[in-house]
Amino acid sequence: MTLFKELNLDQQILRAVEQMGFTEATPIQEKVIPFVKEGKDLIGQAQTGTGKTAAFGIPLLENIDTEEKVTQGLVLAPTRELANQVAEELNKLGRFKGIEALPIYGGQEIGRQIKALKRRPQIIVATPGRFMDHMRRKTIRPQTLKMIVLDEADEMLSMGFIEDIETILAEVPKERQTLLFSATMPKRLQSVTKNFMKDPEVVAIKSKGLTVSSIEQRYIEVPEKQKLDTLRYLLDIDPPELSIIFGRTKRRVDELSEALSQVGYAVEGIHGDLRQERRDKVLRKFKKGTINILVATDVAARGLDVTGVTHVYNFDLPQDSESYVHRIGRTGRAGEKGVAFTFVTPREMEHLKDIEATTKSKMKRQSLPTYAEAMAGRYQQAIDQLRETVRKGGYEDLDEAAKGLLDEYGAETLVAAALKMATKEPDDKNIKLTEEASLRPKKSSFRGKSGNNKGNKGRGRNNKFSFDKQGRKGGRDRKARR
DNA sequence: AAAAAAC
Repeated sequence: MTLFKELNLDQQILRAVEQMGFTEATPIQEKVIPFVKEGKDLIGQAQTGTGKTAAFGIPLLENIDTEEKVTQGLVLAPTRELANQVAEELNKLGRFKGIEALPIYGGQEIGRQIKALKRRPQIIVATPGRFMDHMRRKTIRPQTLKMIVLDEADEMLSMGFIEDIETILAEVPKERQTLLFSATMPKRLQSVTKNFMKDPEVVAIKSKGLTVSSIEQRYIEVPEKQKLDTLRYLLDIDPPELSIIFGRTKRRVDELSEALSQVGYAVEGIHGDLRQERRDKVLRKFKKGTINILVATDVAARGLDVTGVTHVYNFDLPQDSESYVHRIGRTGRAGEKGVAFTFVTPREMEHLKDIEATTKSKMKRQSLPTYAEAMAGRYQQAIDQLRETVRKGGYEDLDEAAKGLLDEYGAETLVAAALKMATKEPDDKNIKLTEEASLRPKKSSFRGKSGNNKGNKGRGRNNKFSFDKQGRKGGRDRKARR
């Protein structure tokens, strides 16, 4: 165990770190900080929730020359939310050194961004698309950059940003420091490290599997039609303080959040089709605890750092094991405990086994929660609520009414009725989700007259002309491979 | 096949 005090940090940075409440460095911070301070290129292979941002952020800030009024550092991130979050943390860490980290991403008014860029922030945290846009407009001059960080590089790869990243890397000075962080190291990423990094140090934080042990992983085999009830039962039996529910499509997220809010849960949905303002607002409400349930597509799976998420629900099984790892990694952060439930339809059981195999972890099977258990949970919540109300006091003006009611009904009846009143509505509302979100196409799905289905039967996964990770066929890239 | 990301 290493203390930040022992890491030879700049006084101003150390002060910020301590003010943020950190005294001990996490394993990845302990290893990464010295290398980066020396100016070395580095590949960091670490799972989420390990303190990665500070691991590259602290030395990045240290290496910034505040005398020079130019942009010196660039962090590229896969999603807008992540860019925002990283910038926020860098601003906190760099506060006393007087460093500004500016988030730059799409969906924001470009004029305002250009104005902000004129302040010459020392660090830019960007999503690739908008950064490229600024490069073309010459509102960002990549020539002044000295340090580049590729955060969640495997995600940027699987989202198809890899060519953008290569374009950007080709534009920045050769004399620079490049850091790459990634949970996994697919081949295509290795070629980036080979072409654009100089003799990088590799720092891997060892762990048995890809998942964090503080997360309890369970799965429930549940038919598509019973998913919504099952979810509601789970939420009532073991109410989460803060939870994220992942759905497979944007439409699905809309429907699910609508359905849950109709039956009284404090919930909002978030996905990429919402306007950026809306996305930011929902996230703020979730972080503040105004809502305790966030229904999301995989937009929220990556890097999103909200402390105190106690439960993650995979309402729909994730597409691949990487998505699974990222999703459940939203809980159990910073060593806290978390539970991840995964819903699996009977026909998806095989896919679940694949995920277990790749992540080298075992999910515990759990049987379907029952209506009776859910009701017991709802009553328990009502009891807690009543206790809390008694504890808080401030109901003296009801004394007279209380006396009258007592004469009329007697104590037991009244308390029971009060509890009943505070109990969440039972399932009288008939809410349904229109979309089925099973991974394999439905048998009945009408595919036109190609008749290909027959010919493909039984081959599936073993087909050697399969797609690569990005889902592209070989040779169809815009640029030829080098 | 879906999601994310630039206008």
